[in-house]
Amino acid sequence: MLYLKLKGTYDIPPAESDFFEEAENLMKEIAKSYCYKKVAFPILEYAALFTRGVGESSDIVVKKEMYVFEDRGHRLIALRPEGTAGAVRLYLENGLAMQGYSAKMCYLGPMFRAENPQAGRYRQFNQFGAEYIGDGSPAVDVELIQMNQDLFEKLSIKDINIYINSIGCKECRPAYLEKLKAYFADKIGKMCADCGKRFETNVLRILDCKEESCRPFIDSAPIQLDSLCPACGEHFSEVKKGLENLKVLYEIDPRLVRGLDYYNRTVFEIKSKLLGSQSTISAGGRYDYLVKELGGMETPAAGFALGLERLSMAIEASRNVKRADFYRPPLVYLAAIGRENQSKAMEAASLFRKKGIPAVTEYRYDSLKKHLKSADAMKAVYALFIGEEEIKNNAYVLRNLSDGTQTTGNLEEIAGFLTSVPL
RNA sequence: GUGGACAUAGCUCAACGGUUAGAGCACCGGUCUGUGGCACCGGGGGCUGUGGGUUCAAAUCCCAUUGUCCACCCCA
Repeated sequence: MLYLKLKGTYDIPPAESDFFEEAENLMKEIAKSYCYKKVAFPILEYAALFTRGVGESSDIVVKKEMYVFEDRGHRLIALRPEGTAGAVRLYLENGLAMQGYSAKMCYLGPMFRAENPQAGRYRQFNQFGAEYIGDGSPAVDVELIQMNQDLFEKLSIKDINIYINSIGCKECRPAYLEKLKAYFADKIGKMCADCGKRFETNVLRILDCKEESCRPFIDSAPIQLDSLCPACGEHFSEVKKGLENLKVLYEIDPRLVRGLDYYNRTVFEIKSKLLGSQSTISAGGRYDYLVKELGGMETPAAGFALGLERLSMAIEASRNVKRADFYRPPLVYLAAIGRENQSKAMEAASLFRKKGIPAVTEYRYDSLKKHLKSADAMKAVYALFIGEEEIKNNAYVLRNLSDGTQTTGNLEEIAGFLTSVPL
């Protein structure tokens, strides 16, 4: 094979196309019902937007997981590793703060991270994200989480859990970090090497260490929830109340920490046990400091991002289906019997398509047998015979390919019938 | 960045170091020139991922490399 796709990328072949389209449509539908406008921002941005936005100490930046290159004008450009920074840049650059109401935006598109691929992790992957900028109410957090719940419900995905936590704010987080550090100070010697490093760089990270020997220490470590300042405590309890009110099932995970630096207060993740080690399908939270960080006024905001590939895996695992099962066959296959009747078939196809009837033909065949074989192969619902007889009598045979029943009529009549067939 | 497993036809997989690397499915043709799915018969398809090495002889053993899958780190 001469050319292969890049490591960590993947193709969507025609047979899987409808599966992704269906998932996307559903997301768009839900976003619409929540009145989040679909926005678009470039895949390419100045690298600085992300180093600043995502956080200098985040792994995306530290571990060089961003695809960065220099363009011909010696500008440092990055392939976006996530959507929030770009969405906030869009918010600021377009003056959305001035419109008198909160910006509710969603987006769908590819993100890039130079990591080693594994199950559910790609170098180019797609995210659906939603951002609610300009409102610090706990109700916003609730709405975003509910949006996730709606989505999973509509997709009939069982086996998912919603985890929430609060990681405090500028006021209470530092105090908690101190507490945590003090707690681990005399234990870190007995813990794993990674934790030793984390102790210096980011104590919070120790909490999601999976090392068995570290478990006991972590399990009895102080949790942020016990150290929230009154305002954050109030915010979190409002979020919980809001979720309960809407009957959104959630679990509190006191050790839920997010990887990006910009989060504060509410953070949440939606996970599936059916997914293997990359079990987080969707994740988000509040990021009240990011807008200012990126040069705007102090503006509260919250959002989430959902990985389409992981969502797809969850659909397949939870519903025991395959992507190819979503294939939508052509409604009618036009079989030109004899090459000389091909132009008539094209006319018929044109007529049908104008009425919104999906119609196909294979121009390389001219025998009815070949046509039916090919119609069968593509699972067409009906086949229309277009031969000398039919044209002469203006009476065409429409064959139902699943039960073999046949009806006849002129093209208008056939079109009328096909229009009434539910897709 | 680290570790493990794997790499043979379009797909799923066989083949003890020893003839011309096989099977099922798929594809093409025929039985069947206006009726698909079924059946039978026939056919095309491979530098065994790539590059080295060991050997009289390598798909098979060794090294390297690339890729895939899985896991770590971390994350959607």
